[in-house]
Amino acid sequence: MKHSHTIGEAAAASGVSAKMIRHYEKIGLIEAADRTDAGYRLYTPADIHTLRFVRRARNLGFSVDDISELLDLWKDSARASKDVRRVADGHLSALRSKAAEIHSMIDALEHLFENCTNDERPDCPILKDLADDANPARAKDVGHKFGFERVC
Amino acid sequence: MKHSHTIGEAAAASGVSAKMIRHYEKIGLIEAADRTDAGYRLYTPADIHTLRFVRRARNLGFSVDDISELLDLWKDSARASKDVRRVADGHLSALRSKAAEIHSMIDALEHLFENCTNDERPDCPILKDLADDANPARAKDVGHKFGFERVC
DNA sequence: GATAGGGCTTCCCATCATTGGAAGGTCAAG
DNA sequence: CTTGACCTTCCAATGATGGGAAGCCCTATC
Repeated sequence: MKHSHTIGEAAAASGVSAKMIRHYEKIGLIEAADRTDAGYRLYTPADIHTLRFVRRARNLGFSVDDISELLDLWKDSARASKDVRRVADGHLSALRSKAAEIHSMIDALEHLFENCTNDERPDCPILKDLADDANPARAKDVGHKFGFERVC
Repeated sequence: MKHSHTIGEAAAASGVSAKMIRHYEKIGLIEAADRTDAGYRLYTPADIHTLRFVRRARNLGFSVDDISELLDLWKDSARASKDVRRVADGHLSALRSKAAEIHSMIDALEHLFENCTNDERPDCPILKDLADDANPARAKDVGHKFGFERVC
């Protein structure tokens, strides 16, 4: 084949490590590459194009399953924008949930910090709260995500 | 021992699953529990207190390593608030970075969505961008975290 | 007292994406 | 021909959790 590259070149050109390229091949995300007589994998510019697609989607946090679906849509010239939107929208929702979750943690920690004196006194409110056993009976406060209803 | 509980009771009272309690014991996060003659683990209220501490710290996203350190500080009555702050502050920084990263992804995806028509036309800009190979030479744009400098 | 059920035990495997290493084959330049 | 950089495969580990199998233990009911 013309313009074929080794896995190292494909890795450098695509931004996906050689290790991960082999991995993606093994799990079936990308097709098995052609080989030289010696068994070296060979990559065409089109393959590298695909790898760049994969890297960009990974950088956006898409799961391998998502990317597999996106690749199918990408290769299918008849695919509709709304199918892509469906995948991307699901991912966007997951990202927003994750962001909310992280902000809850940040808020809780910042709240504790406000009362933390940063001095040598051993009555740190952060530990105090984590250890707070004042009401051990309500062990099943599952509704309160971070067990912080009694804090501060 | 008085007031000893089975692992199931400890799990219900602490909010940590029995599976995870055994796991935490195996990896050394908590001490090995006493056993009955039959080999059942026994947990005192103090043990359950510790488990609640662990659960709360996990809910705040602390890693097992962080929690291990927090537990040491907790048990050491001479520990200083600033040591706890150090651990918690490191964790808070990591959370803020993670939040920023996620918001970058969300912004990038939302930006693409603005131009996505959600109709049957196959020229979806989301795929188009992921596939964009207009400038394949700059494969090492590591500085641009999401490979999005050319988008939209 | 036998039996059924549920809880307990250990051990192994799976997830998810990625990285590391070991042991060995191949290629190009010096 | 040697050296060193590259390639190959396979195996293992990460971190936190879950699932399941095989088997033991305890209690309640018949």
